[in-house]
Amino acid sequence: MTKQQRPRGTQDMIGEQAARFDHVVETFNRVRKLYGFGRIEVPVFEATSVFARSLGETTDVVSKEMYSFEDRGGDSLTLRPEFTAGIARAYIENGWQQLAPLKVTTWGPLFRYERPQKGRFRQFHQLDAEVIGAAEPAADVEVIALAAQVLAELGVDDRVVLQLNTLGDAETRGAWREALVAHFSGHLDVLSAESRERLEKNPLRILDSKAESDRALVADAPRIDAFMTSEAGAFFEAVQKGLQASGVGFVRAASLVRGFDYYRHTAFEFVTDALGAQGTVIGGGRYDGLIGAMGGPETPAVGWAGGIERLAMLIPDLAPDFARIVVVPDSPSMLEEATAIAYNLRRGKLSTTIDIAYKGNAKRRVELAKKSGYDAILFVREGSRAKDRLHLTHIGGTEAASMLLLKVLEWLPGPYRELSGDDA
RNA sequence: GCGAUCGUAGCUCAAUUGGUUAGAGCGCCGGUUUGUGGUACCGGAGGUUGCGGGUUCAAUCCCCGUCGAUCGCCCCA
Repeated sequence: MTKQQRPRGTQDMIGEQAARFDHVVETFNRVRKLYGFGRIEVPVFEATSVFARSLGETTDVVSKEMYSFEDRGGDSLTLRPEFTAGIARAYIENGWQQLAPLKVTTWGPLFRYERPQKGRFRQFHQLDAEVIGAAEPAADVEVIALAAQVLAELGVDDRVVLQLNTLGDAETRGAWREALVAHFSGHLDVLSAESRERLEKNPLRILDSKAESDRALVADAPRIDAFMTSEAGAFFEAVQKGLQASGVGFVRAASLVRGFDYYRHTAFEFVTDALGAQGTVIGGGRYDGLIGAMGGPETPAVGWAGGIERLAMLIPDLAPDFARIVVVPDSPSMLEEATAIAYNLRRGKLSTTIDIAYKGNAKRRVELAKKSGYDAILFVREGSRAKDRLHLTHIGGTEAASMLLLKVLEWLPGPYRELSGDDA
């Protein structure tokens, strides 16, 4: 019998790692409410065409990274490689345009058949925020500010910078793209092999080529600013002003482009140099053409996605944010009493565990409790009077510890209340 | 899809240029010490050295294949 193992690029998490993941999600959910973003739920799998058409047939994600399968009814389905396409499909299908502008968030697993490495998995998880049905630059500012505050509250804002660019409107983007193709086509001899390929599929991406040989070419490639329509220019101007007003710092990254075909106007990434080859922690932009292209009403929209694993790797060490108590019955016969006490403490919102292992003698159990990081131990012993049966201990001398002690006393059942402090 | 490095108890790692019975810490199991401010003590179980082949008198160590991990390329969060 061969040992079962998890599929490549998936992860099992517990302890510290799981706590970090959870902290990222919890922080996101707290902050998004401050910005008035609701919650949206969409399926983990969709009809394959939902992603194939929206992302662009030639993108790597569609051409070789999708987890697609045929179900028993013969339909081609795909595990979602990103959130936006599914949300756009739901918006169209359910007629949510009546709710526009819609400010929604979600988070969950995504799937891409890629070679795993640092900060990259086949099943990975993202936070996601979208504003659908708002053409105003203020919507861009809103989603970016949300991202910035999530990062700040995670304590990683000093390790991340916001790179901002515009891809212009369709007209701008088209003209710029043509100019880039012309520019790079004139220097095929120096262009790296990868970039020559990109010239066919996605010439914009040559701009962030890592190849040394491409660097000089990229440096004097035509900049989008020269092709900007006045509308597109004004839009980008307004976004930058709004960010300044929101106190969100950014740098202009003229060569920043986005991977999927549906992006227009604002493109941005929060990047870090602390994660090896995976610098992007949150990436997004405006995708005004997408919903229309998918057969829905022409609908402007802007949004972003952030890698939960990447954020979890970036955040500082987690300090425990609440005190934990363990109730230790001295013998199995004291278990019921211990259970009753623990129940009361929990009603008082105190995090309480019951030690039901009876492992080792008292000294050993104290050691184990300390090792597990409890802030207080409440022994339940044999004894005739209620107050004699309890022994509260192992609380440090800090103010928080004294508060904990008072709270414990407050939520003990009546007969125990005479307990006169701990003998620690 | 391509490249580099790695793969030894449940976990983290040892094992002198290939050499006898593959070790330690943590964890686990049993016992001792009647109870503490992150050092108790004694004993025990647990490995076909990822898997398959090859070279050799002899392989954890060298070679090939395969699977997996890590990091990078591509791409992306």
